Amino acid sequence: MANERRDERLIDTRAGVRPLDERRLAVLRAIVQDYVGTEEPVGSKALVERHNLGVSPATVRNDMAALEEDGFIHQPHTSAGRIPTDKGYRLFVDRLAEVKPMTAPERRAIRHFLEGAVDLDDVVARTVRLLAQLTRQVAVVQYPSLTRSTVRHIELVALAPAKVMLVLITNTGRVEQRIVDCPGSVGETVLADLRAKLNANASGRRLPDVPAALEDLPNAFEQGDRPVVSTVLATLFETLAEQNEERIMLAGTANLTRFGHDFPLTIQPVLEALEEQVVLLRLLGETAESGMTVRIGREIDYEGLNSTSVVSVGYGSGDQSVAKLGVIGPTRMDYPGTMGAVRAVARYVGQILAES
Amino acid sequence: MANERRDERLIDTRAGVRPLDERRLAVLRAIVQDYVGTEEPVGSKALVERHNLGVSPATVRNDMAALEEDGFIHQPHTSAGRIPTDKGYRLFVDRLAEVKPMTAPERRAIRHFLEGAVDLDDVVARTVRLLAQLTRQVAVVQYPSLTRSTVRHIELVALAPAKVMLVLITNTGRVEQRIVDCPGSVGETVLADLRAKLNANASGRRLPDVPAALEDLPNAFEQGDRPVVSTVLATLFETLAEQNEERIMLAGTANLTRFGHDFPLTIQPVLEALEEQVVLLRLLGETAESGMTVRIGREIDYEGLNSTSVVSVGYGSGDQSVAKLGVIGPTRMDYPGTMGAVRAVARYVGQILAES
DNA sequence: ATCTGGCACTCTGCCTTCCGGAGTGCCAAG
DNA sequence: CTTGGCACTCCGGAAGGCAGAGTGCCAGAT
Repeated sequence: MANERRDERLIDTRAGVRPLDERRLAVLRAIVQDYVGTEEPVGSKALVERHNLGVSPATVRNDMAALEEDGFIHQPHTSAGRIPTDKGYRLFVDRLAEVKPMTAPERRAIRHFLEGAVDLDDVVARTVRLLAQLTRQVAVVQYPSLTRSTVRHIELVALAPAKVMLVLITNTGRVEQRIVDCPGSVGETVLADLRAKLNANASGRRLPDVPAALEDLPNAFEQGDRPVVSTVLATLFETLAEQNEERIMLAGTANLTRFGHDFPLTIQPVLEALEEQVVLLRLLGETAESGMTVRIGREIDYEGLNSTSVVSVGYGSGDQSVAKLGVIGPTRMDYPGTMGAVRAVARYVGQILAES
Repeated sequence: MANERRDERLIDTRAGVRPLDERRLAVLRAIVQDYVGTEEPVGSKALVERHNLGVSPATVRNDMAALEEDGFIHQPHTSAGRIPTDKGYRLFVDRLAEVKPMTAPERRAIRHFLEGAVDLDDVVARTVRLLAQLTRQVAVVQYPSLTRSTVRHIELVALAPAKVMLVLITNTGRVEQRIVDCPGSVGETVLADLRAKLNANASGRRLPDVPAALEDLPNAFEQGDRPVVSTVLATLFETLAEQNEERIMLAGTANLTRFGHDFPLTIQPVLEALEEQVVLLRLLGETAESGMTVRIGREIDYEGLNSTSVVSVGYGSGDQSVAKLGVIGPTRMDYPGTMGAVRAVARYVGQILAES
């Protein structure tokens, strides 16, 4: 999706945007690349030396002035080099960068590493670590969502006369359990009956559809058993609803130390944000349904993460995505590489999930 | 160093340890307290001003010289104030500090906060957050251990002709599940039989004792069913064993930003350590069976945490502890306060677990 | 035998000053 | 439109200076 429109030579007639000719874009690209590499403002001379732009520093300076006026780059102070702005990165990502694919050995390694997983927890754990390692940034992986998945099995276990354990298993291998305190003792036959009916009506259904399908179930039981049935159902529905607060796994926080020079200030709000599951969930939630989403700096509407970028994508066991994953890093990140890693990992987790 | 032998007459004949008279200890205590508060080397004059030691700065200086010679405090450079050494903190913790109990309102708040938990996960999550908040440090909580707990129920669910789900429920409310691939299809009657026998023999038993109790179980089945039974048992034993790699929950990493001035250097190895479950588990594992354990700086035999201290304690649902929890902070921490918080939280989690 | 005030000394931390280097914007010529 | 030249700006590190805090030791007081 990177450079679909690159050669569209030029003009965007929209408001005050001047034509971005080829070279000017090349200059922006070079600035982003150099800045990402060196972490220091990049000046015209250094730029010409490191890239063969075929023009002189003076010319580059003119282009820079134009880029600055359009808000793509920015000067920390007079007579310093330039730094890309959020808008500059945005342009870079949208039109200048190619997602850098993983090499074959890398792909093999990813696949091999993920294949070693023994259960769903392990898949997620491995995925998140892998992603953190590949990108050298903070990785976030959402557990396969209950919303999108379907019921594989519902189990009821009598623990005590009036205590029943409810277990919900999804097609993605996720298991949720709840203890139900019943309003009276429950006979094994009723329990078996309920179990059978639950599975008959709910198996294979997508989780959000389950309540509707079971609504009338109490009526299929004798008057005396209805309270119990209702209680169990209530708990089940609660589980379904509650678990829409998805779980999330995190790794690579140590990579935050490579964030910047002005340390505590930058890193603290980020660490705080990372501890808030809610924030992370919202972050991932804003990922587009298909394709990779890149949000840069101020585009993220959570204050603590205003100087970071988030690259996220959905992944799934089949054709459609059941959850999201991504990485969080400084706006000054290697977008092509990061996007490549994120895409590759998402693809392979999907495969692994589909197989199991 | 010029006065090594000055107080010669005080030297205790045992290996260079001189008697630590009352005042000298008071000085050490004061140094620790001030340093913890200010984070700056503390000098004799300031010390006298802030504590009523009843003596002059000069006298304090003499005591400091002695304390330094014995390795309890240390001078970053000539003509700077003193800083406690690990050994100094150790003495402070062992002999000078009183665990500071939580106030009644604090205790109420703790209890109230923990009581809101809906399941085991939530208990642990709340505990770890609470602990991080109270101590303003990094908190670690181990899930109630399977080793110590007992089997409440074992459930088998047929998912497919040759696929069975095994669910293990413990008295602490923990649930583990595994999918078992059987070497042949499994009849519902065999499954029911197996389920019944498993529970009959294992229920109430402590997890490590379960394998022994079930060893002979295959013999109670017909020849043809034994492979299946054995497979299920194998998976069960595996689950029991594997889950001794306990799980751990973490919170408060943002508090690391308050660690010190020389940032990335200090914080990075710590962040790395915190991502290694194994390290954390070993850390908690070294907690004494009863009572609180405090490990200071170099006493921790994991390099990355050499400039931190760990305060940990066991907690349990009944009389004996089933897991550990603790906090990790800079060696320069408020030991009395931290210990008080850790102890209080452990106590209340224990109560909550016992009730549920 | 201890404590204390005094004193000379040392060291850090901070502030100021002072360049060198890198980078810029502008201009006039190619 | 591009380019070399030029004057200008500003950062960042080095060097120097200074106040403050702290020390060790000594000689006298208790």
